[in-house]
Amino acid sequence: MDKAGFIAAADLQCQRQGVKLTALRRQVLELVLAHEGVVKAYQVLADLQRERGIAAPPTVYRALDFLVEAGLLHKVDALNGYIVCSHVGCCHEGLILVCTACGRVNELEAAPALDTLRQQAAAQGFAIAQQNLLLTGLCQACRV
Amino acid sequence: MDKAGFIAAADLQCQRQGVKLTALRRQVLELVLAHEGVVKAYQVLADLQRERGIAAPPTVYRALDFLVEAGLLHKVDALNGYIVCSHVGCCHEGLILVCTACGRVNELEAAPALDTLRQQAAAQGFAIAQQNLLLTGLCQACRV
DNA sequence: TCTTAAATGTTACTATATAACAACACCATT
DNA sequence: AATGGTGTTGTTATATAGTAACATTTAAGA
Repeated sequence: MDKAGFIAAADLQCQRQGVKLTALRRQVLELVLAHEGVVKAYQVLADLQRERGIAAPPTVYRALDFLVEAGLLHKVDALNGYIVCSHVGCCHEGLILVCTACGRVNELEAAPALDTLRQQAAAQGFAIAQQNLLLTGLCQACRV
Repeated sequence: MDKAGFIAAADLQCQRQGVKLTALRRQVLELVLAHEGVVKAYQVLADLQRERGIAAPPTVYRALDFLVEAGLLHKVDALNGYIVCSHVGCCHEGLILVCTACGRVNELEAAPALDTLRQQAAAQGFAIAQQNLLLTGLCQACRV
């Protein structure tokens, strides 16, 4: 999906959820989209400062939190970063493959795999929450 | 496994790997064992300072890194913390269930699930590295 | 004993994230 | 239009997490 298409889909999704994709949030989303792969909060902050002259960490973190909450971005804990959700509006649980060499990501559908894991965990009395599954490795290009 | 038993197993495992479980590393391991569930590096640092009067962050991080490397602890990225490996010496890939309510963890065998995921990823040309699978949810006690 | 590699100590710093409160914008009702 | 509530953004300060670089000590072998 191209960037304009993604923004349009994001708009729609926010409308459906009854939340507002404000100018600031849209700008942050565009900054994330401008990168390939994983983006760091402080990278976004620097970009935002270039575009608007001044911005503080909470500004960026609030926008990123909102976008994650809205299902437009995923947080990649292992890398302290964020990636664009490549399945906006369709799936809610992703299997996110992060290449440790180039940082690019590849998002697959994880629901089937998670269902299995959910059963396995349920056998121990543990209720797995809705979430993304993050795995690291090497992408085709970086394996050589 | 009780704490003494774990330390003994840790000793053995380090010997087999040809690495040294020094006094400092053992002390850090004991401090982690003294907690239930997820422990933070700076919590260990504070504990260490209580016991030895003075210690700096690198001291703790180096010991924790060593223990993770040796397979005695797992790092829980999502929580910036560490947990004791509950399968020392047997499995190398764990399915780690973290209760978001109480912080306690439950570690299962993840190899079968990861094999499936590995195949799914391989179909996209992506080679998943060896790793633990971390999932959050609610444990039996916290579900009520 | 001497040498060397690994481990630890120490200082300083960088990176990541949040708390707390102030100011503002929107919009719903009066 | 004025009022008041809610959500958003701005601002300052600080908390938390992690590492770089180099000095010193320890342990194991030549």
